[in-house]
Amino acid sequence: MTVETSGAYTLTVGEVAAAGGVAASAVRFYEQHGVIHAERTAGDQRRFDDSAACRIRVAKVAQRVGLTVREIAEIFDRLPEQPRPEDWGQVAETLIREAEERTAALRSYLSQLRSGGRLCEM
Amino acid sequence: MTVETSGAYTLTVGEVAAAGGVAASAVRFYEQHGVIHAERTAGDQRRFDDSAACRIRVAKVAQRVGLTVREIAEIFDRLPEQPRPEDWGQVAETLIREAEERTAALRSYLSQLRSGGRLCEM
DNA sequence: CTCGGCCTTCAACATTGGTTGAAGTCAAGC
DNA sequence: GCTTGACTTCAACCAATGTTGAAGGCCGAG
Repeated sequence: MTVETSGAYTLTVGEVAAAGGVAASAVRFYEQHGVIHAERTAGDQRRFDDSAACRIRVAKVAQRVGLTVREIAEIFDRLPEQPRPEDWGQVAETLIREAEERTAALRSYLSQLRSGGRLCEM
Repeated sequence: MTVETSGAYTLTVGEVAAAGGVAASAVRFYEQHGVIHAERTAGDQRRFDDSAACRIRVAKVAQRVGLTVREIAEIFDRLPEQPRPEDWGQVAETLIREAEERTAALRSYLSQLRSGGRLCEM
């Protein structure tokens, strides 16, 4: 019987945009692409829950390590309806693992070139 | 008085494309954007040196960790005219450092969220 | 010297990740 | 209940990263 702040779809596009540090157009874009989810009011306006701004901030950082919006949305999609902290922990681990694998590929390729005697033409 | 294989601009677009594992159009694109450099024949055809295919392969892997073509070109541009192995080592370190910084930013942001008690809405 | 294959440029198209503007609708305060 | 600011959709546009196709030019083998 508490005031249910979590899971409540109360935030407008503008509020999420401000909280997420992006433009309102970007919030709509992320919703269209499944990074965040919204319910609609009777008047067809989007309402987001608290996770939206956070998801957007995570997405922005994840994009910097080369993940696409589609990939990020897919990772978020693995969350259950009522995610528990450990579900989010899984998401975090997946993102970091992906970033590390890509860095490892880069490192591996570069060191392979160097051990070949020269990096590129030398 | 040796046969000068390094630094010789002898390879065509098609040869570099095959060696780099990309399409010819991509080779021209990378040249336009400064990732690789070409001389021109009297008939205005591009001729590349041995480094071209290698630069392209490195660029492809670097793109996977979120670096843009522009950023990659800028890193390659720091190479002197006649790069020595250690100059390429610098490039490799720069690329890896950049990838690691981005991964660290991701990791830092995620752990900060988690230590805040919850990741996103929880 | 000619032929065929690879090269040239240029413009159009595709995809990703958005932004901007027009035209109209919703909702909250007065 | 009206006004005003924030919301809606839609289409156009942007930049990055290429691909594709047309129209034509270069070059090396015979």
